[in-house]
Amino acid sequence: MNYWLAKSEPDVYSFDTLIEEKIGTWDGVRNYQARNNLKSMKIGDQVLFYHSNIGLEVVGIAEVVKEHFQDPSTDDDRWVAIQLKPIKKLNKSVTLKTIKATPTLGNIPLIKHSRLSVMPLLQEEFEIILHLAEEEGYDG
DNA sequence: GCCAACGTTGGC
DNA sequence: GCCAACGTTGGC
Repeated sequence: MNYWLAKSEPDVYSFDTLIEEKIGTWDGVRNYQARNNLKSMKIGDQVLFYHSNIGLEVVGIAEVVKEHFQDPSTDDDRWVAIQLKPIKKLNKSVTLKTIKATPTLGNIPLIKHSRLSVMPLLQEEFEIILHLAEEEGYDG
């Protein structure tokens, strides 16, 4: 099982939208590094859902339900999409500020590579972020 | 709204 | 193949 963090601008596609749709298609990635990360995702991998631009916080947990396939938003076969389902909405979202202030999270790409939209997380980083949030919230 | 970071493009 | 110009992302 692998762990990831994926960014979305909430006024384009928010975690609440994913909850409404039950299954969401994660497409539109136009960056090779992010694309390679999408290709590495396996069914059952856990994905933290981060809101960029507005909110600047991790708001929920999603799970990969479909591995990479041709991105439906383009005919260009360089790009792929995956599908996610919501697992849990965090009761207390974890802000970028908090992440930056947590020394054990200092190496996650969110901080140094702020433009990367899909990035891998170590299991302990994933768990630390969940620990910073509280339990409860959306329950599949 | 601005600007820094950084990826991509295109001329040479 | 290099590098300047340009476009986009995303934090502030």
